[in-house]
Amino acid sequence: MRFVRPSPRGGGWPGSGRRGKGGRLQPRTPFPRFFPPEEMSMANDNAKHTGAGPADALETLRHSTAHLLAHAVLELFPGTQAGIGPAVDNGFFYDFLRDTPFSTEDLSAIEEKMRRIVALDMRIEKLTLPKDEAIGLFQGLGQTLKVELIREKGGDFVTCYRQGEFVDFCLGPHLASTGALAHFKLLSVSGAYWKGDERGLQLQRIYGTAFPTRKELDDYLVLIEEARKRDHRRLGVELDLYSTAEELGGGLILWHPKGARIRAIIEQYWRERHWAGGYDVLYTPHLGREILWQTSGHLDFYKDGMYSPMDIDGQNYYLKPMNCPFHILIYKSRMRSYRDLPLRWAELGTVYRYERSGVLHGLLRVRGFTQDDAHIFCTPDQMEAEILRVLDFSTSILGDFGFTDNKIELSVRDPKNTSKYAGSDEMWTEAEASLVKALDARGFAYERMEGEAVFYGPKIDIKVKDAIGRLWQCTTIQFDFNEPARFGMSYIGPDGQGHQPYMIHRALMGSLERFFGILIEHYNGNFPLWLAPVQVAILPIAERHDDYAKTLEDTLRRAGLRPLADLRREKLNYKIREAERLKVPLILIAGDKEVAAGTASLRVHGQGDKGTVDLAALIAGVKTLVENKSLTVNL
RNA sequence: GCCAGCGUAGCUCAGUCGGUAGAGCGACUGAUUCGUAAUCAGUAGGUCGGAGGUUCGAUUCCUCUCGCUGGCUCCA
Repeated sequence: MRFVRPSPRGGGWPGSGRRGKGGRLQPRTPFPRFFPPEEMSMANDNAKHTGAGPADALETLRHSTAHLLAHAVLELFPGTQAGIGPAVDNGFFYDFLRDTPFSTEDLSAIEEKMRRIVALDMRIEKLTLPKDEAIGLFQGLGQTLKVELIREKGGDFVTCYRQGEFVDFCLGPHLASTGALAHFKLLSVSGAYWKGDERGLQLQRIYGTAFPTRKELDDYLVLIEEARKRDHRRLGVELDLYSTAEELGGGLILWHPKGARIRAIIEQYWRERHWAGGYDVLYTPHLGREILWQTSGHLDFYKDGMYSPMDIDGQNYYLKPMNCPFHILIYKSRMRSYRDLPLRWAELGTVYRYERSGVLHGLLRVRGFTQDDAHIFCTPDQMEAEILRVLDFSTSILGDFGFTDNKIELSVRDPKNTSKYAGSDEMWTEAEASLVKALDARGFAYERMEGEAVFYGPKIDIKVKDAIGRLWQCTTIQFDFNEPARFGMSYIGPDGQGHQPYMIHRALMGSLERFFGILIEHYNGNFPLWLAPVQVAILPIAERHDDYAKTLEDTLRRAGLRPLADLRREKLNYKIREAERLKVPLILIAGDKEVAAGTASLRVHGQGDKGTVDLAALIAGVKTLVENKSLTVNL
């Protein structure tokens, strides 16, 4: 059967970057799905898929490989039941019901078996059976999960695919023969619920991937290895950027001096850009009274995501999971006229959200994080210009970090079920139109996702593509038709009457923790000069050069750079090795020659020895690179 | 939260078929004063994640628990 993996929802307010653990669901394969379906020999059907457009050849290949996996498993482990086995973004999986868990060794045995079935080059046949007959067939095979699936399916006939002894209830399409499957690998085994129901049966899911050619498979495996090497949790320790601690609690981050330095630079940059961009910056507390969260609706709809209340003088106070109610209180602290609007209020607001222990992951999924949040309050007339402004602002800021290849998604409400949404039809129509207009004005390609909007308003999400082609959701721009009404927000219009303002939530980086994690992986720890916590390592060759090294350090620091002299009594090679390992962008070496000439010898990370440099020229060069937020070091 | 796996020195890991542990790197001390990715020697450092049980004896076996990893689930 064909199974469309539900796209991960982009729920929640800006910033938590809610996605699969570690964004693993997120990364799409960077390899193009290039070979056209007609070039492949298909099983005897070419059945058109229901709804979702023509079959993708790579998907068919993977789906057939999933069948191959099930075939092998059922032969190797009699009594096992097969669940579902679709193609997914980077490969495929198949779910099985079996008492004994699959081990890593089992995976290689299964792969071996799969290869043997491939070698037999079995014909893959499509069967169309009356429903009763199919049910009888799978009952006879002891495949009661399949029976359940068939029973649920409408219609009098069902399609099945057979290869040798193995039959699967499936819509197809499939390749013509198992011999066409050659380049696959089983990757992992994990738990999964039958039909995704937490209270239901727990199945074992085997993940794998498959490609048309050996090279593509190898490239993909190299990519996995590359991703593993640049894992932010590994680099976080190696570069001494941050840590977590068992006695601190899961999902809480300790920022070490170097990580904190990077964060402070980002925050400083962020504030300056916001002030220059027509925003004001706010600070609000970490907790608030129960009544506030009742008014906002969070206690009705978001309680599960909030920490338990603390009793203060007999009143319940809650840690904030979001910043918006606080910003609204500031809005409501005085009368607002249409002449005051738009108001653009930004805050680096630290929020706390309860996340189930199993989903926590390094910096990417945490329980305490700081959102680069903002709320824009405007009149209906201003909405379109504001959206465009936010869109430009977002792409400009992401661009400064080197994210220039973005994927944009427009999430709108489900037209078939408009009753579950807050706000009037008119508001939805207007808001959506302003989002579309802004996207069109900039010629941005985007994907329209019907029914993906959260209940309180439509939104635009921006996913950035990192250096190895993975997508990460960062920016979200969301209309909110809910809270202004709940809080009774208003402004006095030119007509002297009160009107409800439009409210737009937006986060650009999402959460600083998560964004930092993404940056570490994107740069592979090689932070560009403007972000590098230590920009220049200064290495004296012998003790008699220490004073000169300290002078160099002092000069650079006073020039606004971030230098660090290494005065340990180690050999030069040792100190170079360490500075390179720590990915310090620039290394200055000072020995007798340099002391005499008042210069230094420059080494650039990843580029090696650059020879003697003039100090003033170096400082000027570094400043230019910092100014331009250059991603490379040309000195 | 659920399924599976893993927790041994700061880090990476070895080891004990039950008799309380070892390496490399790092740290520290000393010697070396050195020219573009690891100088040499020595020292310290672990109630083997935590609690309980079985046992003469547990880091090893069992139970619970905490944390981490891969997924699932959740994400008004």
